[in-house]
Amino acid sequence: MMIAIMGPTASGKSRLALETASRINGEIVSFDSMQVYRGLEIGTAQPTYEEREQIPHHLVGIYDIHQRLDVYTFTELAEKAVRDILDRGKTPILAGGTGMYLRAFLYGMDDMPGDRKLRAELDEAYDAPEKETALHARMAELDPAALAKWKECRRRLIRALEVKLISGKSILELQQNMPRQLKRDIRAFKLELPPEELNRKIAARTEVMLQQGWIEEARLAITDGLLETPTAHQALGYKIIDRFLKNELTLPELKEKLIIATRQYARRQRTWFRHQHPEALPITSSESPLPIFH
RNA sequence: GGCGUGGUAGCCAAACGGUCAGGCAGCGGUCUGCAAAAUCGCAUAAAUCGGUUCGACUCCGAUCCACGCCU
Repeated sequence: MMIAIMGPTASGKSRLALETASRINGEIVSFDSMQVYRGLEIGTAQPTYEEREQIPHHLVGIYDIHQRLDVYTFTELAEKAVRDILDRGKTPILAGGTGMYLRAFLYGMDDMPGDRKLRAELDEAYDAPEKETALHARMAELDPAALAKWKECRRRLIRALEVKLISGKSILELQQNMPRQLKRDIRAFKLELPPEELNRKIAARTEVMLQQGWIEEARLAITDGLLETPTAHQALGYKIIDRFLKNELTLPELKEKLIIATRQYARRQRTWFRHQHPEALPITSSESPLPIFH
C-alpha cells in the first residue's frame, strides 16, 4: 500500500505529507520536477533540513541544475525509491504537484521508444521560432497527422519526430492505448482549497521565500547558468528575478509578478488534477489528518 | 467660480456613425520522455441623463467626476 498526496503549489501538501508520514511510519517521495534540483532550495520550496531529519525525503535535491530530467527518467527513480521504502517495511507517501509525473507513475505510460541524444539534437536543430517552418515541413512529410494535432507546439512535434525517426511509426499510432487503469495499490488524495485561501497562501509564501533569500539564491543559480539549463531553467520565478536583478522591475513589481505566476501555475495544476486523477479523493483542508483507516 | 482636457471591461489602451480592437489580469480546456513547461479557447465595456439619426462608444447638450491652468 502507498499513499499519494497531490495538490496545487502552496496548498500545504508538504505539511500534510510530513504529518501523515510520522503518523503511519512512512517516508516521503517528492513528485516534483523542480525540487530535484540542488541550488533551488528556496525557490522550489524544498523541505527544510529539520524536516528531512525528521522524515526521510526522496528525490529532493538529487540533481545538479545542469542535468536533464524527463518523465521517463523520473518515473524510474521513483520506482526505485518506492521499492526501497517498501523493502524496509515502511509506507511510501508520494507527495507533489507535478501532475504528469504522478500520472505516469500511477497509471504508467505506453511503451514508446526514446533516444535522449537524438531528442537533444532535434531540440538543438529546431529550438527557435524561425526554425519552426523547417520542422513543420519535415513533419508534413514524415507524420502529417501528428503535425496537424500539434502544429502550435514545437516540443510535442519534436517528440513525435523522434519517435517517427526511431520506430518508423507515427507517435499517434503508438499511443492509442493511453492507460486508464491504476497500476498501483494506492490511496490518493488531492488538496482543493478555496481559491481565496490558496491565493492568500501563495502571497504569504512568496513573501517568506523572498525573506529567506530567494533573490540571492537566484542570482547564484543564474550566474551558474540556470537560464541555459535543459530542464531546471523552467523553474518558476527565476526568470522574473533575473529581470529584477537587471533593474527591469522594482521590488513591488517583482513580488506581484511572482505571485501572479504562481497563481497561474496553481490553476494549471488544478485543471490537471481535476481531469487526470479521478482516483484521488478531494481534501479541502491541509489542517486535518488524512482520512486513512487501517 | 472661470477656462481647458478627459472619463471605454478588474487594469492598461486603440479605432470607428452601422460584423471585431489589442494587451495584462481572470476563467475554462488540452497534455504519454523539457510539464513550475508548452499550447488552445471563453467572458466582461463605453460616467449619467437627454437629444440628433433608420442606426451612437463615436455627433450635440446638460449633469457628475478626475486632472491641469486661471481667478
